[in-house]
Amino acid sequence: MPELPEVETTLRGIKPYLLNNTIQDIVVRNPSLRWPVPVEQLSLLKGCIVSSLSRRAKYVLIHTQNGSLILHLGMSGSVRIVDSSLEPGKHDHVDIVLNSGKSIRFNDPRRFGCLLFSSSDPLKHQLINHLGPEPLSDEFDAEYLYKQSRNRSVAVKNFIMDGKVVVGVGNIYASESLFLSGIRPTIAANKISKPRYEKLVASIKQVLSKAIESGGTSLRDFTQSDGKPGYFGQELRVYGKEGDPCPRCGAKIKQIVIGQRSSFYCAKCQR
DNA sequence: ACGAAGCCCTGCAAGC
DNA sequence: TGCTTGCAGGGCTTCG
Repeated sequence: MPELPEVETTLRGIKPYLLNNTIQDIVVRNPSLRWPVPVEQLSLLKGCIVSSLSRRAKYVLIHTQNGSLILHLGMSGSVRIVDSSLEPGKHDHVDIVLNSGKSIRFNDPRRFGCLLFSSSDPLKHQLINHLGPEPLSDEFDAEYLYKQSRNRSVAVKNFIMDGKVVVGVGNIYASESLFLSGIRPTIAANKISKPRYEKLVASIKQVLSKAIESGGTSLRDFTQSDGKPGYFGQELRVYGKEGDPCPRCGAKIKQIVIGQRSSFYCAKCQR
């Protein structure tokens, strides 16, 4: 379940191995991901040097002169750095083989992830071009969020998880951010005042940046076989804590379903 | 235009 | 112990 911090950490982890290195081959063992892997197009990248890497929302973008790779980890995807000779395991669907003898190995049991190709600017790709601002950018502020919310009657939790509003706020961090800002997840987005959106924006930024920090430490070594996402080890206050005492007031954390996703909150602290 | 629901997929946990 | 069932979730797609 990689959320934005895990994706950012993944990007940082693979960067040293990819940047300025040559792609020798891209081996696709199973093209049936969220969308079919375009094997033919990917072969255009053979022999290309990776000129830069970036991230947009939860997409990792790998740029070369001949085009870019667009990688999404879905909810069960992960990558590792391996010796290219290492025998692939179950669900190791794609290898980006490098001249260095190393490979970036993509594993995704549930195959909700994707690997796509873009011959021009990947930010113009149709999966990406309509997305809202990055949560950690200056563009994402209370003024913006308040304005966006005025004609939206959806629950605020769904609202902040809407990629057209803001990207990278997944189910876990949505619950956490709302807890930090004292806002009940079920409240309609258009019923929330601007001062409360100030708090919410600050909480989202805080939760995500802290997670990136801790992800950076727990995921430092991408050559380890158990490069598990880091958020398990970090301090979640309400997510998955149904029945536990609220860390602020001690009341029992509640679990409800909003928009077919489980949500956690404190009925006393969050109004 | 918006909002709600459906769908893809596998691993794991719970129930029998 | 071994089956079946249900649940989890990102985000696009479809339906109302």
